[in-house]
Amino acid sequence: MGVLTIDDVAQALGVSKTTVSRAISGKGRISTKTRERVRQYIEEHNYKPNAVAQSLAQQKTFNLGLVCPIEYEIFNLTYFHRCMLGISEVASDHGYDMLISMVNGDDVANLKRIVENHKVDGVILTRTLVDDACLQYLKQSGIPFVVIGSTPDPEAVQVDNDHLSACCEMTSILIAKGCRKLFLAGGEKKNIISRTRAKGFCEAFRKAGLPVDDSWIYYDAEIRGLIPEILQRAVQEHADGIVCMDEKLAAAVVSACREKEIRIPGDLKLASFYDSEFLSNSVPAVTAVDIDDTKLGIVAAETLLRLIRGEQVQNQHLRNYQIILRESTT
Amino acid sequence: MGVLTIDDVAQALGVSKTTVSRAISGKGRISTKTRERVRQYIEEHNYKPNAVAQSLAQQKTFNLGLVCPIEYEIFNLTYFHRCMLGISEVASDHGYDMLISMVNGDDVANLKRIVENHKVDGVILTRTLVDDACLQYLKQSGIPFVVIGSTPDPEAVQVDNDHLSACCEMTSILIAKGCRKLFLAGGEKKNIISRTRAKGFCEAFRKAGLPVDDSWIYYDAEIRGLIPEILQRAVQEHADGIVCMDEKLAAAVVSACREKEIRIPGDLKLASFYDSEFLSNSVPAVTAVDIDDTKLGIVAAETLLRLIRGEQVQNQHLRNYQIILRESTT
DNA sequence: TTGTACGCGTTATCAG
DNA sequence: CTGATAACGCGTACAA
Repeated sequence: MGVLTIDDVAQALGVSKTTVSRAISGKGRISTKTRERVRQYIEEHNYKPNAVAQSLAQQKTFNLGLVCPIEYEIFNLTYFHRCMLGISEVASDHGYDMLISMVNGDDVANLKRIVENHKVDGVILTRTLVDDACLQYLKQSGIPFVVIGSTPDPEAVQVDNDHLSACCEMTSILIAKGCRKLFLAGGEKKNIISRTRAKGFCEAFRKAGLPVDDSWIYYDAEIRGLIPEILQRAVQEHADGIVCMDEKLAAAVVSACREKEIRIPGDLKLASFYDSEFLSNSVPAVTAVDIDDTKLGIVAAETLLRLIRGEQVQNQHLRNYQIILRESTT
Repeated sequence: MGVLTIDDVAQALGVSKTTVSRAISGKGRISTKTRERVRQYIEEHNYKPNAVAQSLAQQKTFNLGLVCPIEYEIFNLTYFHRCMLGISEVASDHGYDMLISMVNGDDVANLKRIVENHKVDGVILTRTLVDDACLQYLKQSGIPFVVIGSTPDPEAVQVDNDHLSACCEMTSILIAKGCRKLFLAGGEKKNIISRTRAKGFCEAFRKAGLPVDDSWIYYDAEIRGLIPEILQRAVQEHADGIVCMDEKLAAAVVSACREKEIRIPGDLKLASFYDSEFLSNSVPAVTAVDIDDTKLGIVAAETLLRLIRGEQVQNQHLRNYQIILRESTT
């Protein structure tokens, strides 16, 4: 390879590689003159330190691991992509790169590999499950890691948006508009976030001094194809509205209502998590919670880097969401 | 760190680290007995070679770079995710990992970093633009790389699905059903794939001995919000159908038609690229081209690995798509 | 302020 | 078949 090494630079300049190293890192005393000379040379000849060698010498990889569940579907992906964007920004700023580990359900083999092979200095998990295999593994591995999402596990450093409040707030808005009976079309039950939102849903009723029933909450609405069932019951029992945990569910509700000639918001109000063009362009436009996922990624990456440096960190509970009112809840 | 090194293993077993290295890699002559002894020890004590040290010694990173455009939107993401999945599979099988580089438009700084810092052995590009900055950079950098998509550049190794045929075929189906005037709602003009599809669109007419007009092709339909305009013209000029380059456009057509009370497929037929649940669950269900992106990723990764090994490779022109006929073209 | 020498954990070379 | 020893490219005590 015709690539320059620090030795080449040192020889060309007639100094030792220590000097070159110092000129680059800024560490240690060095005269301004030599520093400039070195800087100029490496600039002109486009010398770049070999990251691998740096890694070996410093016992750091300058890589952050990012776990990407392969079962992520269309909507989760925009969430993931935005997180990734935030993480990438912060990582770049600190000379770090992102290594992706795709995990399939409970099979953490892929994650295990990058950790055991010392290919990353820390890991970010973008979701949390009940009995999360990745989480379990990361804990016992001893590597620094941060989860985006919540988990009852006190050992895990968590960065989360306050989904409980978000769902509570959105539900409260419907209640304030006169709704008394609402159904919650939920995501997967094994996903902690689904349960958190369900708690928020219930809390809204409690705060308003109104009754709620567990039977109003439907988990796994998507994979189990529950929307038709929920709608049917909504009609029978004269429910006032439906809260969906993601856009796909909301889209299903909208199109099912169209078929059954249920008017939104006339007969049924509708609100959903996770704002997107789909909800805003939908007919009718759907009220939704908008969350700044990039911010989540940024905070998670910053926290992880701090953790890697051995600094003390705390769980971060953000509240960076806003509810966008649209026609569906008029 | 209490992590085992090859030296620890060697000492514990009373052999040299060379022997241990050989037992692991399988290279060089070694007695079956000692090999087993070593294998067993590292198994029991869970020794894993330090990937960074291996990298330094072998002048390889065992990382593949994957470029992810930050402007990827909801639908591109599922494409990207599936490519990633295929790449990941192949990479894992060869002891490789994926490093993600997020690039913003023409700013290749992020890509440049991972290449110049020697953090990857090769790069995969998941789309091609006209005057693609990433492509330009990769070419001049000298690093092995593969693009998924087409480019007129003969120096770039390309793995592509045959979008020309796909679009031609889909258009031909509409023509066979009696359509004579179709509009093409296209993606971004700077995207080579958009132009390729447009060519396929025209070819279908040519093959059928029918006239086509350039004015039937609308690029940048999404960012320029052209759907209403296209629909209006379709009504005025009694067009027979619309071909969309992605689901988002198709969704826009469907909902706009509903508002304007244009019946699909009665008044207007509709076909779209890039099958998904959105098109199959849509009312009416939309005819679409389904592409196996994972396969694309697999082939791209295999090709890149071959390139890295210094083997001769060829452009791969896959034909792994199928057209799924649905109600919208009945 | 600068340079020497060694360590980081492996693989590869070349003797034995 | 096995074992010293030298790379790989860089950081860093320690010495000058």
